[in-house]
Amino acid sequence: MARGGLSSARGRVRRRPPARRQDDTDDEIPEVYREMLAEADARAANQQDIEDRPIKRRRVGERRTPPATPVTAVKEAEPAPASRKDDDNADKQVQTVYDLDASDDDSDMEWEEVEIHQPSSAHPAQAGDSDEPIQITLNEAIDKPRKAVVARRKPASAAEKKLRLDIHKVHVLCLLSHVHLRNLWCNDEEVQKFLKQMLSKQTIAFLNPKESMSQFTRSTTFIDGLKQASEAFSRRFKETILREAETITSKEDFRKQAKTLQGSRDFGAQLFCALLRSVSVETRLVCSLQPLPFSGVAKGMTPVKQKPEYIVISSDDHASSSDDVTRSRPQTPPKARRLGQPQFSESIPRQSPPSRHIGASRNLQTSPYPVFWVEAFNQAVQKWIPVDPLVTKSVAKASKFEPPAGDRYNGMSYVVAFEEDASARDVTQRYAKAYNAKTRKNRVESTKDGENWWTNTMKFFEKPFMEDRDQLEISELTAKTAAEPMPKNIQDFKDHPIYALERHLRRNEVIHPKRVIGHVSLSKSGSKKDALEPVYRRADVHVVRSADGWYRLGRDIKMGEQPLKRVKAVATARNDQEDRDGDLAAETPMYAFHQTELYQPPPVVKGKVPKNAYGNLDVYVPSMVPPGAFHLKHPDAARAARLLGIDYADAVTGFEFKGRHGTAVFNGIVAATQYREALEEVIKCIEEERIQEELDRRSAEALRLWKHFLLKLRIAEKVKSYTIEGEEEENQQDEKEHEMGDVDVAETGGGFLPDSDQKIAEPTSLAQSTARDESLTGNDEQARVTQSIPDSDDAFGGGGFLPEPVGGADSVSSNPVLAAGASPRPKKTAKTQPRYTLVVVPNDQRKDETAPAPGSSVGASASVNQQCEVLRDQHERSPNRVETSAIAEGSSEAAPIMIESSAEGTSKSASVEVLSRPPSAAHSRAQSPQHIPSDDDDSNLEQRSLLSHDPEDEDAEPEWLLSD
DNA sequence: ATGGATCATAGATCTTTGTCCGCC
DNA sequence: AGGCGGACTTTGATCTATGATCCA
Repeated sequence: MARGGLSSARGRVRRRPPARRQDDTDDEIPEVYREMLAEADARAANQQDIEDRPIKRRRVGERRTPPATPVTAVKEAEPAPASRKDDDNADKQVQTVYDLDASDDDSDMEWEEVEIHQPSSAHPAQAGDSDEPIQITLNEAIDKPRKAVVARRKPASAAEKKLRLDIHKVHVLCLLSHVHLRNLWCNDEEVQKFLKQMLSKQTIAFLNPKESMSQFTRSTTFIDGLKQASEAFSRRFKETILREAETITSKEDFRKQAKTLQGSRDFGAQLFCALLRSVSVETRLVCSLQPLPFSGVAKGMTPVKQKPEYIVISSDDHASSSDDVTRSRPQTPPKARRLGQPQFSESIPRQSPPSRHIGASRNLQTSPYPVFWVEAFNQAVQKWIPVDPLVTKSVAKASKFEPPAGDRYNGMSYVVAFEEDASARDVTQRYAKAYNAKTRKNRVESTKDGENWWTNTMKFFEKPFMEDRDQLEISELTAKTAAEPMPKNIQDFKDHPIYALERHLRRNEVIHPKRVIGHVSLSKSGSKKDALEPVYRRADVHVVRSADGWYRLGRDIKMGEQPLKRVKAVATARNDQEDRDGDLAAETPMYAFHQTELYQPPPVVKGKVPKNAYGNLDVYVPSMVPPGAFHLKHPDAARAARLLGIDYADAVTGFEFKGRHGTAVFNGIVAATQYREALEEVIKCIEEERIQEELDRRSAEALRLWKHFLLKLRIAEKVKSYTIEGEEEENQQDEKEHEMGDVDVAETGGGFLPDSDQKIAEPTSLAQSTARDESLTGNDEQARVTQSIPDSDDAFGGGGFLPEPVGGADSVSSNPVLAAGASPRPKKTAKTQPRYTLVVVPNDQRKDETAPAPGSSVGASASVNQQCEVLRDQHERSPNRVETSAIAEGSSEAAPIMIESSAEGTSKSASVEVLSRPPSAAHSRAQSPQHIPSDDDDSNLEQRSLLSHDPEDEDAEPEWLLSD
């Protein structure tokens, strides 16, 4: 085994790729090809692994030469083993290993795993020459690599676990549905009529014993009848073991197949069910579902074998010769069809080579336990009797149905019995010998909320009315489970519903009182060491919490209660300090529920709410509200209380953990009960006020936009009149320039705005302003103005102003002045047309100040009601915003967009109404004296707006520079 | 050969009322 | 100069479940 490290390392390097691909031989492969191979492999699978490997190998080889220090020795050791393994093992084996691995990681691991052995063997060889000390170092080194290298299946991630569980559930549902269907087919009269022929009259008579007989006789007679029927059926039915899935997809198929009296065991059991039903025996079709497991790795997973007989979607396909099929497409296709096969790994296809070996012997691989059987109702004793005519050939022997844990092809986790009326019951407990200890752990009930899921699932198959015998059966099953013997090994105690061991207790669990109800021996025979571990009742296991923990649930430790348990305190910064100080806070006393009582908060005295050290009040649960107080969960509650001068406390309802700090979560206030109405009234007023403010703000905004629109229209008209006189050529040129020359247009827009402030209403003033612009900026400006007009028309003509602001303005500003002044600006900044908006802004401010209330135009009023509702919604949704912050946010984000779209939404017809208004507004503006400051504002605004536009509008920047 | 002991790892759980810096 | 607001940390220790290995 031990080889020269160098040679082995090389060999390994070269052989590695071959191991992956059968085609490659062991001969030396030039590095070029090696790399190519690596690339090819990388494409197919995990790149990283492959790339890493070559590097590793080379490195190893290089280091190989120098004598082994402990470290190098380790590294050397790694490669060597792999090579050795390749040499020693047949290619197939290597491949098999890879195939078995679910992922490339695994394969990588495997490879390294091989190395593990190598170091031990290789090093001794080297070390043997030198000294023992060297050997020692080797051993140390070996241990380390081993840990790092050992191939270990990584625990399933949370997502994979969930996926597995989901698959499991879906599979269970599918299987249930399948059995349900087959059960219905068993009621088919034609099939029953055909099958009935095989029973002698005597058997039929046995199966229907006369009432006159004694109960005992009736029972035994009935069972005899079952035996006869079972015998007769197994004589006539020919069980065929086929590997391909059964293709019975309809009742017709079922009938046809029934008349051949051959098929899979499953099908046979179904026919037997139909047979018994044909002679008026109440018969259940019973199936032990074989779903994919949701946890663990199926034991039988590695050597993939199929057991067609057990797949519920089943096995017989008489149409195609199963053998041929199997040969032609060995493993994969059947796998896909085998719903019962426990395969989670994606590497299933890879497993085909190994499974081939097994394939030969597979014919013999059938579980000696059935998946389908029947239960016949014994009227005499009111019990269901299991009958399996084909596999176990048993009658009334429930214990014969559960396969041992080692059975790779049959696992019993859900046994469901379907009755003639299509109802079904979970009868697993009748057949499982260790339901609590083992079976249950394979069922969804052992998962979170799994019991509900299963209950709800089976509810679908429940009978509408339970009969006495149903109750009887249920209690019988329950009793059987309750009588289940105590487990004999430790692991079966884990999560056992009846028994508990101290070692399995969680941190926050305690056994109290400590009543020992049995012992389990640790050593197998128990004779030698005689180590016995006490067993307790699960019912005596209590969940314990610290006093603080109970407080957060609104409970208090009763006076004089002693902790049932002490746990090591969690190390927090604070605790650390305490520890340093005095080593005392190392343990936290824990109490059980029964040691606690409902927390009684100190009452309100004279309207004063008690507060904690932080000046607020803990209200983790409703019961923590002090007597005489109430919890008002409104974001404005604190403000209302302050307005009223009422004593209150902020309510802390929980904590949220951001970063490393837990911060209190406030939700409303706690105040004395007598102030409830007053507070609510104030809050109502605050809300209404806020809504009204928002409405005012919106109508002001609408007016502003209309005014803006109107102004533009007039400008457009004016300019058009100019263009008529001018040459058309210029216009055309302008149009060409238009696409590129937006900057200039904006400039002009800015230019004539100040004028518009003063004399909006009058066309002449517009004309003057434009004229002035021309004079200021030059002749070109005129043409540019004309260009700008179409733009404005597009924007405003397309949509209406009102709709958008309604939906868009999320944040409501309570202060009208602030709202009017601050919010419009940002909106404009975000706008796509900064030029015009910039000009108009100052006007808006003035307008808001001067004529806000009367300003509500006819057109705007229509939408007011809608706005109200919207506003209320918004309030409720975002209650926590402070007024100022609300303004800022609203202005910067949502508002601008809304405005723009609104502009597009309104129809031009609406402008008619507005047209009457502008003059008054214009007057008011004209009167306003704030001319100069407004200019400053304008420039600021312009900057901002343009800046904000920069990313979108390339032209904006030059424009801004010019305007500045 | 089974099950217990042990180890490694990933996910879950418990944590449970901040501080600093810059700006106005 | 003081107060305010925003940015910044995104813990991290411990428990629990699971899987693999080793050993009796």
